[in-house]
Amino acid sequence: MCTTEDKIINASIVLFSKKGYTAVTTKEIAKEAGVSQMTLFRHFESKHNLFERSLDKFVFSPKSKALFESLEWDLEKDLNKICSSYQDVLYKNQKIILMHLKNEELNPHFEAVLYKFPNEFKKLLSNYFEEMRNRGAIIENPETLAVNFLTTSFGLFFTSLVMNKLTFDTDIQTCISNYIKIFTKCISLL
Amino acid sequence: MCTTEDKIINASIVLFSKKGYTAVTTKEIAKEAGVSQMTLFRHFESKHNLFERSLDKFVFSPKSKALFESLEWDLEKDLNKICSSYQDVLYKNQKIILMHLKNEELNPHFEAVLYKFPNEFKKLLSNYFEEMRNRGAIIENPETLAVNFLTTSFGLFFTSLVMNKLTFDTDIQTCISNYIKIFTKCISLL
DNA sequence: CCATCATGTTAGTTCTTACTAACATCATCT
DNA sequence: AGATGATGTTAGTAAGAACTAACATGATGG
Repeated sequence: MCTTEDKIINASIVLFSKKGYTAVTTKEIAKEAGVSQMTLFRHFESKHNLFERSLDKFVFSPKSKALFESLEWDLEKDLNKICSSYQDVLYKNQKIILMHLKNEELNPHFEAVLYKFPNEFKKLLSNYFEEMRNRGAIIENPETLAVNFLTTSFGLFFTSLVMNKLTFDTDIQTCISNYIKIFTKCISLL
Repeated sequence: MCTTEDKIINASIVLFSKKGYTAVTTKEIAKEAGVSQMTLFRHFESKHNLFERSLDKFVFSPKSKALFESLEWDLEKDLNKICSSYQDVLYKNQKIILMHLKNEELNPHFEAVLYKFPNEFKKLLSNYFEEMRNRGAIIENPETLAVNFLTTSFGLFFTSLVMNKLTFDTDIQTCISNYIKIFTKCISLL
């Protein structure tokens, strides 16, 4: 299957994101990974080092350039693509995001990574809306639209993540497509 | 000013929400409160007890009934009112929300409180949209609209809370009014 | 002025946790 | 078969945290 280091890193991601750095013990991580505590220290020297290595391994970055090039200048289709991609990035980094939220001392390197996504997507979307405005498809301010769109996407993602489906019975996929349908109609009509 | 117990509870709210339960020490809380550690224990017996009492004291509940009765059946005005009220509840409970996010073992009593707001507002808004649909002001599904509206509100709130204004230069108030303007035009046109 | 009460101080107990050292085991490669 | 290397085991250290006990201080109120 996978190496000892991988097993340990995987276990630590699971636990750190569930409980936060301080609340997790190395003993616990070792047990979750199915190795002895000693093995953990032999591979990673310290708990903090393990934490850093976990981060490095698990930050997932999107290929926004490829995404942008695949757009077809059809509002609903494109927004669906962009939103899916954004949700995907958020989803793939959810453990990292949770870890971030649960830790007091924030790793600067890590913060930068975390803020990269929203900003990248904002630039991408602003450009897209700008172009769409030039084509006469919409008339609203591109940046306003972009921020609105991304914040809602983030809200949807985060609601489902934090509330763990306890709030609102509508599932997230339905929410997203509803949202995009309305948003599209809306901005092309304005 | 305020009693010793208040000072301690205030300090603990600040610290628990910043770092999470495990990562905060009673020594730290005492220092932040400007009292001795002994005084803390004399008043609250244990760290966990202090935590529970902090929760009890700081959960702020909205008066949604009064809110609903104050509505004027003017879409933009009403949505602004509802959104402000929602943001206000979220804002006033932000420390609690952060505390919740940072703690592994979730207090069930507390969880219930946390999920109450979104659900309460969802019911309120659904009813509102339902009535607006009956009046012919909108045609979309009330529940869909409600979920959309609340998720975006939550997204806005949470973005500004977590990202701490590092993402997106647009400030949250502008975002909100932009959003409501667009949303209003949108659903009354559809 | 004296009793009371809240607080501070200091020292200490117990427990947990990060982390280490030394030795044991066991599979793999030569 | 024997050497090597990765892992387990056990015991232990050092630091920090929750929490306690005993005594000191200092303000308040009758």
